[in-house]
Amino acid sequence: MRICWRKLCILRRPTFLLRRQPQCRLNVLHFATRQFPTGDSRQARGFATARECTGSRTPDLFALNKQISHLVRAGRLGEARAVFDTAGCRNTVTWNAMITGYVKRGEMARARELFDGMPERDVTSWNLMISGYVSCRGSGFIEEGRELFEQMPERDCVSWNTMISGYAKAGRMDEALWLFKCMPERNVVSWNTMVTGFLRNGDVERAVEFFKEMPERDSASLSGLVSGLIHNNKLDEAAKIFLEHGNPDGGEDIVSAYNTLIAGYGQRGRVEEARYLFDLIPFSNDRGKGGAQKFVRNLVSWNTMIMSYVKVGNTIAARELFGQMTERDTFSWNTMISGYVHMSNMKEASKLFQDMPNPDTFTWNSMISGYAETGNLEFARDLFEKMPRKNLVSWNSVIAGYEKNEDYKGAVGLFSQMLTNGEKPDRHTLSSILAIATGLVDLSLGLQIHQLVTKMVNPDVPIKNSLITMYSRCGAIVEAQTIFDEVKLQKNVITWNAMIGGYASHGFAAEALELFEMMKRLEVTPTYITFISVLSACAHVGLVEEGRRHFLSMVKEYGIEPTVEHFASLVDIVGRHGQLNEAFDIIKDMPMKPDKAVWGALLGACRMHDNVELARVAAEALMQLEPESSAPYVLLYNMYADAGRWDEANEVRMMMERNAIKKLKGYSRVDSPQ
DNA sequence: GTAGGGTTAG
Repeated sequence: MRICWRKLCILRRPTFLLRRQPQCRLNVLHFATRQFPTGDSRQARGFATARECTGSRTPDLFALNKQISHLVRAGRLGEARAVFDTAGCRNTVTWNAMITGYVKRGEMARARELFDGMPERDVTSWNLMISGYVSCRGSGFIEEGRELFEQMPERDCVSWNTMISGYAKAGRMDEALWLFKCMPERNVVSWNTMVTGFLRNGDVERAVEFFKEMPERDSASLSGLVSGLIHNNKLDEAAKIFLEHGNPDGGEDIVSAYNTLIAGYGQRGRVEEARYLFDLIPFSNDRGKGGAQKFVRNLVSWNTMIMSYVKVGNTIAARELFGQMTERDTFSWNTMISGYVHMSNMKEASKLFQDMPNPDTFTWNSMISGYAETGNLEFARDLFEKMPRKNLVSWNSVIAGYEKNEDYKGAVGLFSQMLTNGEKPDRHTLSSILAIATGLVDLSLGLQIHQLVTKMVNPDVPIKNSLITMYSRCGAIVEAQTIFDEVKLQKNVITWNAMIGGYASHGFAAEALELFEMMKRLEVTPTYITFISVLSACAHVGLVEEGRRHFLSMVKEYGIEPTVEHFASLVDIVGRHGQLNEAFDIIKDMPMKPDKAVWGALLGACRMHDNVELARVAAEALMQLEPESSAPYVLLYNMYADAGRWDEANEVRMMMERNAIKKLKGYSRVDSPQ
């Protein structure tokens, strides 16, 4: 009975397996010779081999080996070992199968133990061991691999190639090249290994040179070259060589090289080139239904092309392709949905979401983040509650949504729920919550997050930057300084900006300016944000000339266009110094409309230097910009009052009443003029 | 047992 069942399996297997993997044919033959000891001499020989191991009972060595390989592939090494240990009989394949398991796991000591205990080894046993040693991380075992390579009784092409690839992976291309030259016979894989080895180690010239010298190429040669070149940022060169060489072995494998290129162009926003390649993917020779030619483009080709359109925000073209697809997988749907989400087109996104057959966690998260980003937090939260399986991204998306929409309560609430649920926050979570602590000026929340950051394995620079900002916003400038010092050599512009800004906003102008100089000495290029802090520091301590100089150097040396904030600081600097007319001239010459900060700076300066006339101009401008604000009225009123100009003071008061300006607490002098 | 191969969420 058992044999009959097997027979059926054998008969059925080749039809779908042979097409993909030519070596399956060999497996099947092997199988057949072992299991059917009737018929021709070839089969009889197979049976004889099996008998040698077993004695009288017919063993099922093939089944045993198959079982071990299966368990090994499933990662169930313990079970595999149990089967191996209790097996009544083993052949070399059995041992090799078991060794494979340990090699794949990197447990080389165990593998070696088995290998040393083998009654007989074949080339595969040796190759397995070498491959294990050579692919171990850290390349510490490459010497062990080499030792076995030297010891083995006979080497085949695979032995040489494995050793070469080991050296290539360890970055030792000289040794790889030496072996390559020494080997008695080279095959395509040997050449491919060298080409990809050079590319892996950044030697593009030699890779291309080797590729051109190859006696024969297959699709793997081209795929390897293309992906390696793209990794070395040689996209156009990759495309050029690829298009020159066509399809070396004529198989469908070449599609993946097309896909790599399409992705390369797509990711760089070069959608026309991506589309050109997409349209170029050849027809296959076999015919589909009705003799029509069949596209070799596979699902990934379509998905990658749609992705390219999505990347540049062209949802129309993406949707057109999406509509043309005869078969879609979750990637297709998710890419299209994320396209709409990125364009904030939640209407279309939700339509697709409803039509999608089996939305996965990616899909749900896309929708959630889309709603969260567009401010529709109810929808986001609703989906979040409804989704079948949440992951960290789901939590983070909603929390980030709350944060962006300044619903701090919602964010903190969900965050604590997250902690109660035993979820482990990551840098995304923590940076959202840090932004909230900063926004709320909530030092105790910030301290909690700092604790969590400390527990992280490898907190990155952005999170440290957020900590600096949080602490300085909360007034804990010493703590900010501590983090700043901790970042050491990894400081980026944002780190510097955060600390300089912290100093500047707390009136530590000297420290801010000192840090600014240090930053320039270390050749960190300041940004417009740096200059906002620097200028405000200068304004604080009345460094007129220095302020002017920084403003000029910002424009001339760094080519930064001053924003309205920079102008406000400049007006502040010049005005505080008493150069009110110059301050007014600056305002008049500004390339953009002055805002309330600019006029406010002038008004403050006028108050400081008792220039009522100009104060009136500034105050009136402010009244226009902020019709509800009582501040300019109050200030102007006080100035007139202080100067004893009561007519004008009362006029301001009447103006205020006429415009129905509500008086703010703290400006009570308007109520009792005399 | 050796070479290459793409796409989605914060």
